[in-house]
Amino acid sequence: MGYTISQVAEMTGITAHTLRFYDKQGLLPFVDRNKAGNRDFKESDLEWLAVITCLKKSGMPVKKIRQYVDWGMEGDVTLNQRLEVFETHKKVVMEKMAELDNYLKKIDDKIWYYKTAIDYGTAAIHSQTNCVWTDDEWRGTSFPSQSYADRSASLPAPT
Amino acid sequence: MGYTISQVAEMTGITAHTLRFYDKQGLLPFVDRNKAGNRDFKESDLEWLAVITCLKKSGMPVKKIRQYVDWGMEGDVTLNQRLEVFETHKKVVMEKMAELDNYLKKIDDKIWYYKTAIDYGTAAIHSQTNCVWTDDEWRGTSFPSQSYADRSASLPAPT
DNA sequence: CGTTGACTTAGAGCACACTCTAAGCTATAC
DNA sequence: GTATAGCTTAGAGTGTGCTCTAAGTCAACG
Repeated sequence: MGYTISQVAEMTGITAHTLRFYDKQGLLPFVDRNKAGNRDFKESDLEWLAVITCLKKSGMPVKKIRQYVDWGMEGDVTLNQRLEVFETHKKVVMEKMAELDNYLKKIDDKIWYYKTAIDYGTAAIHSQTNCVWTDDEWRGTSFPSQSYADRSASLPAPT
Repeated sequence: MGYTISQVAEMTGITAHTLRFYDKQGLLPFVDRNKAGNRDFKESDLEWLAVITCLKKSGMPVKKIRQYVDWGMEGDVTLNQRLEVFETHKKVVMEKMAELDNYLKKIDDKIWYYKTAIDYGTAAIHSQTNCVWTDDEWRGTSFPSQSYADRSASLPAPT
């Protein structure tokens, strides 16, 4: 006797609806059933679910996770494929973090922009600001341009 | 004469379809039309679009961006609201990055797991591994548990 | 003056990830 | 033996963000 679907829902914060959806998508082929046909989650199933949750929450689509789980069901012959899944996904996550970090800088620039505008009472103080994005910036791959904050010195004193 | 929609698409990597979709959603109320009724993007419109792209790519939903744009159209009276948009969004992005960083550690653990399993020829070497997630881990808010890598020493030597 | 190409619109369709409903089964409690 | 609670299923519906189609307008070129 392991856990029922609602106990797992309670433990994980994943709704029973979503757990059944994941099962239907082939993400939980390892979960057994009891005599009544109800799902019976073992401890080892929870470990699988933890890995699935990690991949899911870090942005891997359901279909790719399914591929990984399928490989897991095949046993040791797929160890290399599964390693590659994580090595590839690591790169994806790191790139996503780098991109977010770049946007964070832009957000800080805008915070500076609005704080100074509020000081002066109008955004017109920034009217000559000529903030043109590079090709890389539009595509989120790199943000080499001067920040708003660097231009702070060029503003006149508030009245 | 500014830029046509396809010139902007070319410059930004955002398709003309998507630009029209954004316009329909109220994200581009500042874009004027020429005599023929075609959109005519000015430099200042591109700056708006850069800000919208930053918010979009860092995870803000279209509806929230629309609220921000609406406030922008109202002028200086909404400077404080717009500052708050960016300050709130900054927190959201930082939390997302912290969560990704935690999942990255889990991914590294799994890379270690598969690398050692490949060394030994079987994942059975990790069979006694008892990796139970805490409540926080399931919810992605904190990852305080011991990593797989810490347990490296407890493995027997490969045969 | 007709063809071409780039634009316009409304609205349909799609992909993804849930989220929920309806109908039904089963084990236990009274 | 029947009420209740908790599970089961298939499948419909929702929200988000595009993505595309169809039908049409318009300006310039030859």
